[in-house]
This record gives sequence, structure tokens and C-alpha cells, in this order.
Amino acid sequence: MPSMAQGGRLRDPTENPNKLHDRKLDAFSGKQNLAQHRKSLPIASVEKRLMDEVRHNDTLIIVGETGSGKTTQLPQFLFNAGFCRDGKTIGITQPRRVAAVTVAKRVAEECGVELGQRVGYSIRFEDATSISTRIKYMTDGLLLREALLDPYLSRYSVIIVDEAHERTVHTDVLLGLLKNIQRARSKSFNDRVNIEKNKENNGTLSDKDNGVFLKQCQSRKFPPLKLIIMSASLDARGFSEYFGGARAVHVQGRQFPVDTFYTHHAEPDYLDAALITIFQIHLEEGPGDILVFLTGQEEIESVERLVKERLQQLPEGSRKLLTVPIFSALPSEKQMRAFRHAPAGFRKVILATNIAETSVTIPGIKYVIDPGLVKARSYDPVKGMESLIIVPISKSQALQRSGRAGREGSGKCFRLYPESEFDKLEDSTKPEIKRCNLSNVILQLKALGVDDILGFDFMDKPSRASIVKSLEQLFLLGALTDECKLSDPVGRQMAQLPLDPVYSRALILASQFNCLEEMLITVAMLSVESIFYGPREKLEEARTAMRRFSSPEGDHLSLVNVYHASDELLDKRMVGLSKEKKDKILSKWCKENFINSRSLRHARDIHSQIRGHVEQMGLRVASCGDDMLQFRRCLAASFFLNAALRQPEGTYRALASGQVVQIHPSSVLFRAKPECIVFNELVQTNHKYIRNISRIDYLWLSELAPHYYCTQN
DNA sequence: GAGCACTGC
Repeated sequence: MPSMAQGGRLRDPTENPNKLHDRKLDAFSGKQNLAQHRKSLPIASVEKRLMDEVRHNDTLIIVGETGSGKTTQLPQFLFNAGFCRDGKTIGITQPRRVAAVTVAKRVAEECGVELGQRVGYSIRFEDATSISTRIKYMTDGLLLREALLDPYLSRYSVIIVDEAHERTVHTDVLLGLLKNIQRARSKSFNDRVNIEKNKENNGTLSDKDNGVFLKQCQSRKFPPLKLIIMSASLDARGFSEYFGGARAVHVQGRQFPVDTFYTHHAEPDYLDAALITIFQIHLEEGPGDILVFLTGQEEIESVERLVKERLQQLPEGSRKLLTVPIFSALPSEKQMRAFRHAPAGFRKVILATNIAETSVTIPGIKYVIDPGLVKARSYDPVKGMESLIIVPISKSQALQRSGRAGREGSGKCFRLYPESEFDKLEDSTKPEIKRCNLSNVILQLKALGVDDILGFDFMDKPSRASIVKSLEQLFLLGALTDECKLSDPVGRQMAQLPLDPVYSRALILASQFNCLEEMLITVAMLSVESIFYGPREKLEEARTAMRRFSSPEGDHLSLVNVYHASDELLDKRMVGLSKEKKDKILSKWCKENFINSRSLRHARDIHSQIRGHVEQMGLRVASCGDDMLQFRRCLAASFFLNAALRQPEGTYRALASGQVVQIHPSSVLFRAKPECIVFNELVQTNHKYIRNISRIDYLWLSELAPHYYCTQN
């Protein structure tokens, strides 16, 4: 049994906010209540000071802990302080869609305006803004897209990058870009002022870093751009240094205290330790739900089984414990169970992946169990292979996890490792940009006019090998010229499409192969999480359902079949029905066919978006009908970098890297094992598995990708 | 014959 030693408190308990005070607020009428609530937020008392800081500093770092109110209040302060004069907008970026939407709704309510008017949001597939929007919440990825159309982000007077400590790829690219834009805008502003002063027209605005931005806008004047970087991590130094010693201010948070406990010794079996801790809490601690952080679906399912088994060994009266799993691949209706109250007298134990760390907040959590591990993706640029491995979390992740116990009252966090192990953890998680394939990032930067990728001012520079590998890949796809410039029209078109570059290339090729109709569906389906969902207990049924759609040609055509079947359903039965009704029928059909309806809907959204894009580009949208040969030849031409040949033992050799790989058992070609194939994904888990596979003819490779295969062989 | 954390355009 893991014995717990008390660790230090996370926060000073005297900072404990007054819950009674909050309850009193409920008695106020709506509007008064909101106003009172705003005034009670920690950030409210520093409004004037913050606005002075923004006026005097072009870049400001704000460190605000959970519950400080920074995300909802700061944009309102800026609006009231006059930062939207001359019709300018305040932009606030979020790493996640759901945050952009919920915060915008909240702020519109606080301002007493209709959502989409003065306060709005914009995320992919959904735009709730208008000409009068002055406070605009959006995802960071969307702002990056906006920069492609408006390189100076000229409509914004202030851009706030929220949750910057998460260091997603989008945040990191955005930070580098904003730094350039800010410099370029101040320079254009100052130069313009000087030009006007001296009544000269020959001012040259060339600047090594910002040449392109400046060239595009020489004749226009832009007011300087204010940047505010908001982070929840205690260490603002990194951001401050990156922005040339920018000023950092600290805003107090409002969290309840969480007691942290460690084990005396390292636990050899953390699942068993988690199990014991669950029951220890259940039997010995006061009411409150438990949140356990596990690394994946399999672990969650096995802990769930074990909890249920052990529960049966307890006396009748102690069995009131309800397990609820939550992970991203779980269908949404099952995810919802985590948010429901447990029946009276029951305690809920939520078995969650990282999804519960930031993406969703489950109410009622008083106890957190943290084994200190996470399943993380890493990328090997030399092999061009991703892997999913279980690694220790960082200190900031551990704090984020324990904080989940202090949302509504004081809580307890049980770390299933000794305190000495905690001290050895990295301070923060390695930024994603250092552990992913950079092809998309580089394509975007090239399209934004950044030619010298190796010299780009990243906050954390990816390895040279990783950059070079992606440049090489983009060159082989025809997106870059011999001089490493964006090619026209291919590279430019590829950068316009919100897809993995390989998929963008496939669309362009498909217009030449007369199968763009099919390829649009294929890449939309490949761009979402797994379409098929097979719960362990119904695996046979799921397999039978999947066979209804499977094509002997491979997974690509099988996915097209699923999409066509859903099309047919929507055409046949849904003319004139409301959107809700349609959604309901589609969900039912998905359930019957073991298809993840969230994934399919997502694919349908992507499909309609990219269809719009390719039509606008003037690509020819045609169907190859029953000519599967044509479609497979197009797959070979598109995915030639991912071709593999069968070996005598039944494994495959990937031609580009020489690696020995295996077909993933979820593929429709798992048994057929054709001689030559193309695939879309290579991930190392227990084996090196390739997924999403189609059968091709070996001879097509040298015919359709001679620039690669003739020189190689 | 296996199992894939999480985001985002």
C-alpha cells in the first residue's frame, strides 16, 4: 500500500477566497450579480495599473494564475481605455476552440451586448463576428491563417496571446510572427512619420528581417501593435527575454488550497498504486469526487475493470463508488457521463487521460491521483517517424493536475511517486515545435514571406535536422523551387489549403487525374481522428460493420465508401428536415455502424471547406466513377514518399527510409498483404505500424514519381 | 492479430 507523506501546500491558505461571499452574490439579480462578480475578481483592483503598463510598453507579459479573470477582463479594460478607437480591434487568441467560444459568450454577457456584435469569436467553421466586432476571441491557428491574407494584421490595435505557457506549435509560430509584425509596424509608422516630416518620398524601408512585410505596405501607415502575452506558468523570464526584456507583471489568482502528498518510495506498479489510493480515499476521506490521470484508453479500461472487481469484495454499504472513463476517442455522449452528478450517496471516480488536464474541467473534483506519467508524441526527423511513448510529466504539468482538485473548495492531490522524484522532473514540457514534423509550419512561414527558416527567430528553435528534413520533403512534393522558394502555383496553392502538405499535394494531383471528387473525401477522412470505433466488448460486431464498407483496394477507398454511404443517408431521408433532426439520424446511423459520429461530422465539415478552396483555385473537380485504377494511380503519385514493399516474412520495407514496418491490424489489407502499397501514417507503439494503406503497382512509382525513384534506384 | 495523449487551420 503506498503510504503518503505530506508535501508542501501549493498556495498560502490565507488566500482562500470567501465562498460565503460568492453564495451571497447568487441572491443578486442577473446584471447586478455580473457587475459584482467582475469587481470581485483579483484583476479588477489593478485595472488602472495594467492600462498604464500597456500604454507605456509595446509588449507586456502578464502572469495570471487560474481564476484571476485575465482572459475575460483584460480585453474589456482595453476597450474602455480607448484601444479600439479608429475602428481597431482587440484580438485574443486561445489554443482551443471551446475556450474561444465560451469566453466570448461570457464577455458578451458581461458587456450586455449581443454575441457577434461588439464582442465575438471566430474559429474554424464558425464565425460569430461582424463589422462592429471590437473584442474578438479566436484560436491561434485562425489568426495565423488571417496573417496570410493580411500580413500586417492591420485591423488589430492589440493582440493578446492567452495560455502562451502551453507552447503549442501555433502559439510558437504566432509569437515569432507577431514579433516581426510588431517591429515592421513600428518601423513603418516611424518611417512614415519621418517621410511626412521631411516631405520626401524616397524613404527606403528595407530591413533584413522584415523586407517582405515592409515591401507590401510601403505606402501605408500602420499604428504600432501592442502585444500582451499571457501565461499561467510562474516563470515569465523566457517570454520576457524573447521579447527583448519585456516587462512582466503578476496578477494574483484565486484557487483553493490543495494539499499534496507523495509516496515514501517509488511504486513499481503505478496502476496498482492508483487502485489502492482510489479505495483509500473512498473509505477514509470525506465526500468529493476523484480524478485519476492515466495514459491511455487501455489503462483506463483495465483500471475500470479492476475497480469494479474490488468493489464486489467490499461490504454492501461501501460499494457506492461509480467509475467514469473519459478520453478523446470516446464518443461524446459517453464523455458526457463524466459531467453528470453521481447518484445520491455515490462517489464518482473519473479515469481520465490528459483531456482532463486542460481541455475539460469536470466539476466536483476534490481528490486528484497523479501517477506522474503521460503518453507523448515524439518525432524522429531522420526516420521520419512519429512515436507514442509514456514519459514522466513536467513540474508545471504536475501543478496543473493538482490544481484540478482546488476549483470549488480545498482539495488533496496524491502523487504516486516520492517528492525526490518530483524535484528531478523538468520544469516545463518540451515545446511541441521541438517534437513534431515541421512541413506545415515551414510551408506557412514561406507563404508569409519568411524565406530564411533556419534564421527565423523561434522562441525555441527546432533542430537543424528537423528543419532540413521538412524542407527536403516540401521540395520533393514540388512546393519549393531549387532555390528553396515557394513555387508558383503549386506551393502557393498548397499553403492556402488547411491540410497536411502531402494531402494538399494529393488534391492538386487529383485534379489532373480526374478524381478530385474522391480525393477530397479521402483527405477529409484522413484528416480526422479514427472514423471507426470498436469498444472491446463489441469487437466482433464492430468488425462485421466495418466489412460492409471495406474495399479490396485498401483503406482509402473504404473511407470513401463510408462517406458515400453517409451522403446517401442524408440525401435519401433528410430533405427538408431541421439540422438537429439530421444530426440525430446521422448519429443513430453511426452508432449502428460503429462509426465515431464526431469524426465523421468533422470530416464532412473539412470536406465542404476544402471543396470551397479548390473550387476557388479553379481546380477541376471531377469524379473517376468506377475507374479505381485511376484513383489508385493518383494515390501512388501523391504518396510516393510513403511506399512500401512486402518482404518474404510478411513485413514491409518502407522504400524511402528502409525501415521494416507492419500493417496495422485495423487496416482492411491486414490479411491480404499486397506486394506493393502506399500508406499515410507511420507510428511506433509496440511495433512500427503503418496505417491507411492502399494497394498499388510497383511499376507506377518510377512512372509517376521519376524524380524520386529513377535517381534512387 | 492491436490498441492511438491532446490540440489546430
